[in-house]
Amino acid sequence: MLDMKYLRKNEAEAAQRLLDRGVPAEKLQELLALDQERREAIQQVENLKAQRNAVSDKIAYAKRNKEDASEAIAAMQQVGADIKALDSQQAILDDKVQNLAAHLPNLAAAEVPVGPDESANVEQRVWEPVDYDTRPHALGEAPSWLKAHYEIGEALGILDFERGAKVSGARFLYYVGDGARLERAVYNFMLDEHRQEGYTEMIIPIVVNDTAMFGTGQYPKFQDDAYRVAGLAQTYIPTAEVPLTNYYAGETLPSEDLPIKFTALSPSFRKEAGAAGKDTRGLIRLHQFNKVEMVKFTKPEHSYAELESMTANAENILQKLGLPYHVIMLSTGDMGFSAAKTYDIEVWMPQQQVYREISSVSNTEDFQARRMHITYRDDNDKLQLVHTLNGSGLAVGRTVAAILENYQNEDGTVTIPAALRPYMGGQETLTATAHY
RNA sequence: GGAGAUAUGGCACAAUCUGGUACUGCAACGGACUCGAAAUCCGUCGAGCCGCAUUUCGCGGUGUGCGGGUUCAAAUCCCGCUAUCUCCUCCA
Repeated sequence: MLDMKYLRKNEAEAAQRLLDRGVPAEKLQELLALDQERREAIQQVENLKAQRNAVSDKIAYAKRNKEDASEAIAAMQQVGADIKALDSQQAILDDKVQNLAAHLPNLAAAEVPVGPDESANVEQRVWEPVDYDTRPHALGEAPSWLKAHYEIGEALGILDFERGAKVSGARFLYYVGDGARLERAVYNFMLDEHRQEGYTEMIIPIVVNDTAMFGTGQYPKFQDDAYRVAGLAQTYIPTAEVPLTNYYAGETLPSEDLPIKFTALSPSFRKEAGAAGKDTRGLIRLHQFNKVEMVKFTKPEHSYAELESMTANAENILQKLGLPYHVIMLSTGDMGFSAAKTYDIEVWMPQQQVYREISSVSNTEDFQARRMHITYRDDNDKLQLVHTLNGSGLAVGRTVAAILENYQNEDGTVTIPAALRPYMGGQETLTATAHY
């Protein structure tokens, strides 16, 4: 949610910044006109309420003294009716203002490149393992025997998409045997790394209520992509960001505790509405996938430094796994609804010769905190909104996909990255296992 | 799943039957006393949210778990909901 006072006082600037996020200027004009109307209505009804309160006090005083107050009571009957009518009118205006405001995306930070879509994103840096060119699939040089991760997974018998589709539907799968073990090794490794970096590990509810989905910005605008629980005001989470960030909804955090850092593994559920036909094979785009998430609550003056360090925490995973990647800053047109600034980390997928998103790290500034009312007391003891950040650290399935492609060998086996071997009982290689 | 009870400031509680300025204590804050502190005494104290005003003190509205209703007036009466506790049932 944007700050209404900022929008009122800086209409022209706000209109331009919203335009950068793809919101036409009329939306803001409409909002501010309704806001004006609402404030006038409030003044009108509050005057009547002040009058009613004063007269009610007099009535109470008269009653205590056993005096007759029927004249004042009769006079107040009309006032009471007027208040009721004006209150309901104002409730309608409140809803309209709230509804318009709730659909406006966050404003982008000053350094974010302005552009309509991903074409305006700006690459920040590229990383690859020092030994990468000793592997047979360095950037830009894919040998013909190189397979896609799903081909490797099926050949080794560790990813079963067919039975996933049979039992659940398209975009669901089973991990089998070493596949399941590899997935488990990957997320245990990630959680251990983040725990060492000071994140508190959490196990979270995977079903959340509508208030929580509103708080992080998924609702009301993006309900189509969510798995709602039939008949209930609850949703299977699209990301652990929702329960992690809402953990402190409505609370005032002790200033000395900031920043607070959480991490959690969870499944994420997405309908992928509008992605029909895209990435239909493999681990890239599923209705259910595991993700290790990071969330931070910070003071405003530290949030951008914390964004950099959270991005570094995500990059650390890829570096320790020896997976090449680059970091891009998303443009105003490519950022998510709640974000003020976002870095995407994209991992190199050698078979397709493309970078694929494996992490997205965002500072939402006070956008979510305002929706959720998460505050702290500053040095002057004044309540201030915290800043919230979230980032994937990382998408687990896509990490497995990247490992399979980047560590595959010509004989069809896959070398397990050294960092994961302790999590797999010292196992060094994935080889074909029996099918059932 | 069934039955009963509970929900009031930062905390603990009163007022609810019988509608009329939400009690008291602790904590907190300011002051007195003191070399200083403790104790004691005096004073302030409904967090948050909304609107108006703003150099400053401010004024008004809302606010007794949440949402409605009745009433001149609701913590109090009525309806619905949520959470918590106890018992029964079930269960990993």
